[in-house]
Amino acid sequence: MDGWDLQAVVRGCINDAPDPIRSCCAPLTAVEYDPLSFPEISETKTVLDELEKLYRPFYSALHPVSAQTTILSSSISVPKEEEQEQKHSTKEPATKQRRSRKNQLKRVVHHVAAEGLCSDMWAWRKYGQKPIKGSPYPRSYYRCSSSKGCSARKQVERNSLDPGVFIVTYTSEHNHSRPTRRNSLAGSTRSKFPSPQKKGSFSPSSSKVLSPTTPLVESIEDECPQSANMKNEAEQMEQENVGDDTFDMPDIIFDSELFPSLEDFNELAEPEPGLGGCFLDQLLDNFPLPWFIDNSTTVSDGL
DNA sequence: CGGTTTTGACCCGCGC
DNA sequence: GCGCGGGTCAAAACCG
Repeated sequence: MDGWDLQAVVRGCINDAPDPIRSCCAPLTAVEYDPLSFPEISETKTVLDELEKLYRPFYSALHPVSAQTTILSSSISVPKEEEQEQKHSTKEPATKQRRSRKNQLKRVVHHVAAEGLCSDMWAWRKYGQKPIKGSPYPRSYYRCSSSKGCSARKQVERNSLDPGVFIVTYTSEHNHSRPTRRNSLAGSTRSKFPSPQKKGSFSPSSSKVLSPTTPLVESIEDECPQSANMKNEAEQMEQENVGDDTFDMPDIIFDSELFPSLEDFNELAEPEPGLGGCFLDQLLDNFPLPWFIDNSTTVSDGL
């Protein structure tokens, strides 16, 4: 899926984004492989109603925007000297190179809910966190970890006025293609579920000393831009009393490579005579639910 | 071992 | 010129 490109998102937001929702969904809607076409199918295929119900709980993770309108708005910071930035970054000495002046950088700002924090599909490595004056929430700084030379950066902070909304600022662009595996799941040993003893984990018993500026949610990291959906999963698990210490966020969750394609659904949506209401069974036979979670309890909960 | 996060220190632009 | 605040570095710790 080479269509997954932050640049596409950036350009979409900057150049032709009359519809902020649509533009921010670009990575998801522009690709050929679009699992979110399901609702369309279900409009005409009543047999798919149950399928839609099956999918609904996972729409947010797959497509937080269309699913729950979690991207409340999208604003654009006009790039002032984006081309200069590239020259700047390649010629300056290391000591100056690292100080990218904010006025010189192309910045694209997105306001997203927690569920949408993972939607860019890039691999990000956190390199800093700072308390921000006037905001009770710290700002986290991420750089692209897919490629050493990649200058793409991302800042995530919680909206002080609306803690449910995160302000994600993308700076600079990726100079490489999108990683094959999803960022939050690929190559990261810590972006998965934090262990209880790990500092900065979700554990309420964490002994971490909170600074005066530390919010109740200790940091953006706890909402985990790379695993916000994981936290939601965790909370859901907790509510359902199915979570335990052995829980390990399955790598296969929302793995687009395993997710059935639209073609697959079209094929299944036209069952041969006699199949009738067995569509769902056939679907599950063909795609035995690896694409969201290996836990039938959760599936039934979504129905 | 190679990846990550955490966090204090440092650097530097900007406003006064 | 100075101080503040934001952005980044880098060492340490963590994790599988």
